[in-house]
Amino acid sequence: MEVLMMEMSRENDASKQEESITQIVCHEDGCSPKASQTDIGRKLHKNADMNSSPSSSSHEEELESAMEENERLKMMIKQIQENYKSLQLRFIEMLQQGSAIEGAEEEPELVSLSLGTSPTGSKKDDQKRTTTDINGGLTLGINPRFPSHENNSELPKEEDREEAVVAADKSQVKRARVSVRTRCEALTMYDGCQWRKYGQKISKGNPCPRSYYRCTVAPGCPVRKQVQRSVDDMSILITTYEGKHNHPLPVSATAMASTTAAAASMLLSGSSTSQPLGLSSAVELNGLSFSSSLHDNSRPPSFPTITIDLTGSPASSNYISSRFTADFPATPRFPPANLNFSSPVAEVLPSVWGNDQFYQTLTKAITSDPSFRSLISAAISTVDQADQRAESFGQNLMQAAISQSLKDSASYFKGFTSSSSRIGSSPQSSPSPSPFSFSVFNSASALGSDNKEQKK
DNA sequence: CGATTTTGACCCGCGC
DNA sequence: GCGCGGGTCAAAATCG
Repeated sequence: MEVLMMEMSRENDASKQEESITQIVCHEDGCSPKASQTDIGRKLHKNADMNSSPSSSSHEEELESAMEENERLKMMIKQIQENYKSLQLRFIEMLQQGSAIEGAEEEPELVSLSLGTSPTGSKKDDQKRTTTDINGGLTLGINPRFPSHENNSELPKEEDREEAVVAADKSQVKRARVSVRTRCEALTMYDGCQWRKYGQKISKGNPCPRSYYRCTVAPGCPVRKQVQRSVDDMSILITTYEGKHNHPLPVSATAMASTTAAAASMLLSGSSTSQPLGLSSAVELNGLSFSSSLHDNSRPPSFPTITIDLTGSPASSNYISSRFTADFPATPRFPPANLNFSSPVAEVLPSVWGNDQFYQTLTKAITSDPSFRSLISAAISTVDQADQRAESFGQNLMQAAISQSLKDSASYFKGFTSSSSRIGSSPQSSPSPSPFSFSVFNSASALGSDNKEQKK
């Protein structure tokens, strides 16, 4: 994986122009490189047809330059295609190698993003939650298979029930959570979804109450989140997600969902190996200092939890520390691990940091910086030495990265005609030029559920 | 008046 | 078995 990513970075550096072209078209066509390339081809062909019409001598020069341009673009496309094919081949090759190693070392496990509810659920739960838990396990992230019918609360399709049976049959049903720490003055941080509060509790050791929310985008959605302020720093909001959306998500929510899915995937992948993530490395990226280290939690949570820490370091207001941590129950199956990122530019980050901006930064970092990719891939490769599902984390992450890059580029080009969609419209937005000055692709949705949650 | 929040009660798992 | 703590339920209160 690392080699692959490094290779990708080299090729990315070598053809930045090509990237920008493909990204724009790719965004329109649904992220398929093949589709985008054929689209370019169609456009080029169309241009050629237009240019072939009778023209004056002055037009002939234009025609000639246009033809040259077309040739250049064709060459670019060809190169992109070759790069894409070679990368694809290498990726498949590495996947096969990885699975071969796994087969020798470990028994095959359920390859799924399912995070699993406890098979020993109570009878009451069984009765009450036929619509929410029947999926056979709470899972994190987007599930495109579910249509957005109004009868979402009905029983899931046969395939999903089969999946549930498979998951239940596996005794190693796991339950994982993705926790996001962020500095936020609001009651909850914005994540693009609609939430309804269903409970509040004072937890031990923290005077701040913990609030319980469930997703209300679709009836029967099993996704829940817990929101609680940190006992160490009241300005830090800890949001813990659990479950998988059974409905299409708003555009603004996909970043969070895909990231939590990826994080959960990595978490579960790591949970199947007895080898801890013994990472200790650091890289510099666009003013961000990314580092990884072993996580040392004195009190591990009862469920495997991965933490994305976006808070600034209390030691220095100039530093923001963004880190991935994975907390596991005190069992050998859940080795502790984390990735730790920090940056000396916290002052430019708004308190809305923790919404799409983080994911854009993360994914941008992955797509643009080889050293950061190396760090991520090192983490991934450490995990996937024993479990191929770690590959899905890498794929998810890269997919999210690519997807976000496309959105970024689309927003960037839209910005030439309109600047109203920038996050700068928010009173909490970051000041202008900074490495984190990203566009928001759906500003309207940014006024969604959180405002509702803050209204009282 | 419907949607949402609040809050006490209840359930359940876990440790002793 | 008992107590504790986390999580959920559901009726009442509140909001728009």
